[in-house]
Amino acid sequence: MVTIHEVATRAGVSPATVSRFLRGRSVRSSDAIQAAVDELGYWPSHAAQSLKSGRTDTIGVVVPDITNPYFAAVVKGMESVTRSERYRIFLANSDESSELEDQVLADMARRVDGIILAPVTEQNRAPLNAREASVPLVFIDRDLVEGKEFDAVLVDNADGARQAAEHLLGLGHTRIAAISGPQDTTPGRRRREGFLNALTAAGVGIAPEHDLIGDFRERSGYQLTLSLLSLPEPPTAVFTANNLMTLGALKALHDMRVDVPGQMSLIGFDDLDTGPLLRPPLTVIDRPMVEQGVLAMRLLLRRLDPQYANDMPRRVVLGTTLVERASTAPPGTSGERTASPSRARKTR
Amino acid sequence: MVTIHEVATRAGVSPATVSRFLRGRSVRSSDAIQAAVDELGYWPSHAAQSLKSGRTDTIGVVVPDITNPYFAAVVKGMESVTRSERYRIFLANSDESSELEDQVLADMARRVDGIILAPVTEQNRAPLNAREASVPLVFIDRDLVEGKEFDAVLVDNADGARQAAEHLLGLGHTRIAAISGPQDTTPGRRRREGFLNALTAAGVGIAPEHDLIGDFRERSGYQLTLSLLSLPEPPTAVFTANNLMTLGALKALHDMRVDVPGQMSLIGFDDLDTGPLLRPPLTVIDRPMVEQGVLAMRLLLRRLDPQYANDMPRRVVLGTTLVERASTAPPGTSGERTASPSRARKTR
DNA sequence: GGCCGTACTGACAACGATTTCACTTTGGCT
DNA sequence: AGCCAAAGTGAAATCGTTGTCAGTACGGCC
Repeated sequence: MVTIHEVATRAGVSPATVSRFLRGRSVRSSDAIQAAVDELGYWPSHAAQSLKSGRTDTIGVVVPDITNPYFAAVVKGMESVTRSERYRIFLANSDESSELEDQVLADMARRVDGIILAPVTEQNRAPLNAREASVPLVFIDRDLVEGKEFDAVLVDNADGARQAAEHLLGLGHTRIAAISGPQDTTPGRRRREGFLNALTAAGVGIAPEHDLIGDFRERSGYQLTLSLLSLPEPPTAVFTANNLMTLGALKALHDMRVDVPGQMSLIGFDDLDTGPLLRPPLTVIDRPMVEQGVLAMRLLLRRLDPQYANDMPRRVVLGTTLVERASTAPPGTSGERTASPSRARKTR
Repeated sequence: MVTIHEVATRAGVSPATVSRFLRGRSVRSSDAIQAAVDELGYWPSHAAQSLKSGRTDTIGVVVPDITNPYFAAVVKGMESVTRSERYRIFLANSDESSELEDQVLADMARRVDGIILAPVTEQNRAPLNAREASVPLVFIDRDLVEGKEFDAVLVDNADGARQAAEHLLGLGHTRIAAISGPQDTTPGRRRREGFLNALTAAGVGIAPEHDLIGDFRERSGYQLTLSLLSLPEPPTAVFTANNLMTLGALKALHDMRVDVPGQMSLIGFDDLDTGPLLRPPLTVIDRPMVEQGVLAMRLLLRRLDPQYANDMPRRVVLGTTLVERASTAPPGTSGERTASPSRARKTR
């Protein structure tokens, strides 16, 4: 490995001068130094730099599952911000596991300047630990019960779920099921609350056997949908609380040859790239994914700026959009399976 | 920040002893040290450790686009390997841009022990540069023209494309189009070659206006499909060389109300999670994605082991699978738009 | 030509951990 | 009790860089 000392020797100056040149200060023998750097192929040691300076120019991002198109889009948003800055992104998966999240966070806290975290559950107090406390932390999508002292970019989950409920109610459904997410996560709980509250407010309510809790994975969407279909009186519409469970539900409905939306309407939370291309095109509650990433990164970079480091924590809450496609219809509609693309439209 | 020195003082020993204890060596006052570590919440500085040891316990992974489900799955495979090892993964996007890839690689080479790279193009000689040469490098999916001296995990692109061509030929198509990827990438070129060669071998060939080159993004799949449809004599079948372009093609066919597979058969390279759920379910050439990640990571970890560090480079080539669903049919078939799920099957 | 303020320079001391080396303690044995 | 090998210890050097400090060269001015 070529060190700053070798560059200095070759350029006939001291290491201090080389360092100054590299940091952009004006220096007498800049040509000689540049030549030495090029010839030797010198690159400063990241470890030494960050040991000395205390900075890593790196932002840690921890998401439960990068395979999920939602998180992939969020990360894209973050990258679009860091591209023009000097920061790099260090991405890690917690794989929907609290233990792994703990490990990853502890490790990251030692090697990044700030962390953006989409926590697996709100129960996890690890981020509050002393060691992490010294690293600025921004929550995204979910936050902690006691997390009021952190920056956060959230989505109005309850209102999105309300939109979904009112859409189904507006179509005339009264036997409605919900497949919610884990109740110890913000989105899991708030989406269920918002959905159930809207049903209650309309005087429709929900049967206990239609009020199911999944784990945000495709598999549970699949299995819980099967269980709904096996009921003596299945619902005429179902709300699935995230994109993967929506996909699972759709698979189950296909496998059981259930006509959507003829026999069963389906509305999901979170859009998918392939949403419009599915059989049938899915009606979903959409939210600004890329923008969420952008905002979270901006929030974090701002906090890393000493000038704003001690500002009050900010909580940004984004709104949702109902995207009406063809997977929802009034109950008992005959089996029209594919809608023409022109029927798809966004409403605000 | 709490240092090893403070821990040592509190435990009444020297920093050297604390260090030894932490590295698992037997030590007289282990209880006192453990207590001091816990009470102070001590975590070793990553920068200092890696400066001294020269190791970072981190693997860099650079992919063109993490949003692409293919790369997301590959990364999952890699993580499944590192989970049980002491290594962490540092993931970065090159965003299909060679310049960004250069930057990212140069930066990574300074802070990881090894790199797994899915290069944007084969023309890019940056990975061969001296500075990167000191960091073990494994190629995945694509490699360099001069890259024979590196480990690599590849897919038999030509053979996969041949399978696609023969499937369409077997159905009786003769006016067949191909939307290929960039010709300066391995998969872009090899898939086109494999496809065209199979057509030629069958005496069918391809019209110049049916032999199109895209850029592996959804948008180009969309636009090139539109251009095919505007021809005086459009093809009866089209092969799209990756998953995103397949999606784009399908969108274009939907928008133009073209019946698939009635008026046009569609076969893509790479499966999608939602493949079976699309209208119609897509016939595709599938390849082992997670396994590719697993193999690449194993190859790299092996090379990081001093015992094998100087072994000959290995090139692993994986086979592909035709997954027959409902987007392909004999030419001129009437408009059966949705196949029953039971028709989908895998062939080997 | 001499003076002065500015611009630049090099030696040296950090940053926090690990490792070597020489030394001390321990415990098992006669 | 005394000896010896084995086990454990601390001081100090080191990894590669940056920042401080005291100093030297430069350019502009009278």
